[in-house]
Amino acid sequence: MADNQRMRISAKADYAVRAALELASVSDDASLKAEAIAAAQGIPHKFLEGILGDLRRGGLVVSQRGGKGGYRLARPADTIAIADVIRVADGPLVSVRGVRPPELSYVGPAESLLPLWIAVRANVRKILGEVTLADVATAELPDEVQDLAEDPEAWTNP
Amino acid sequence: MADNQRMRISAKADYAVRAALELASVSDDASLKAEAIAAAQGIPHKFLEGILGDLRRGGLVVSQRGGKGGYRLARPADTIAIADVIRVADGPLVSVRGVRPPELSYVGPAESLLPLWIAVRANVRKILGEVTLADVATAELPDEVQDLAEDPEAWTNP
DNA sequence: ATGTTTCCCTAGTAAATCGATAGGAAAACT
DNA sequence: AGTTTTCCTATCGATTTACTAGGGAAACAT
Repeated sequence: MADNQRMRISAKADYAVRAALELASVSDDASLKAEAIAAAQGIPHKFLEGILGDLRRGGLVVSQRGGKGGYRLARPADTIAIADVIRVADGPLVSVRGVRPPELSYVGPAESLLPLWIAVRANVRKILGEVTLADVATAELPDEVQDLAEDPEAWTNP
Repeated sequence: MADNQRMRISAKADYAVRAALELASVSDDASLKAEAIAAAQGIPHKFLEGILGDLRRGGLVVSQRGGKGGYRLARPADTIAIADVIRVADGPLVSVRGVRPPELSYVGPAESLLPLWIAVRANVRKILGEVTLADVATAELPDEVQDLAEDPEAWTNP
């Protein structure tokens, strides 16, 4: 026991963000074909098609069919947060036992668990909600995020 | 699509923390039976037994069989972090696509994703690693966590 | 000793989720 | 027409999740 992983970013969310970053890295009116994104990021092509469909239905990208078709971002890359992409591809950022924190109810000594989960969620949101596709694509993360990532202890395993 | 949840606390992790909190709420040398914890927190009894076994193998609780048996914490409640309990019951706190962040490799405009995941992980660790069973059981969360949880916006859904 | 209580261990299981793949229909362009 | 590319539905095997079942092994009481 104790070898699976909680609080994980799924392959789907990871792929979605990477696809969006490819789109963010080309000039504004240009578009990329699914196949090109798949090749650039090493993502299974048909799987990626489904993900791009989610992003389109979520209003983050627009698509065009045919010979010079493809996908492009629906808004400027500096107005799309990483959290937006993850939520559209994969649902709520944080949940406990399948439900979002505000729906939980705890009794006895566990009563303060709810504010704790809320705090964790707020903290995750704070990062993923303020970092945009443009930030990551240009490798210019906000200072506070940079600082967190530069702490060597953050890279050690447990 | 887009209705499952990423970065979720599993039922098992949630139950494990709640069970540990029940143990934290009784006097130091007293012990609780699995059945009593199950009843107090509304956790399926046999399922909880397995979880308590994990906590024991992880060195967080000690057990005693027989008539006046039960479980108690192996260390004082203010020396056990919530992160300890989750990791013992459920494995690493944060992972991306099944692997821990330092093992990932990204190319092109996705290169800065790695420091971003690291920053998220560091942030989650910071909270769950500093809040102890004693803090939650006595409803006295550290100030910074309290502050995060008090922001009304933290309670709104997306 | 005997019986009761409680933890401990292994196995199983139904349902959901994950990470894909397959096959083709519907647009857009040449 | 013919080509390209998106779009849609369906399926799939493997794993994980959240449990349940059944009994063995200590500890204690009588």
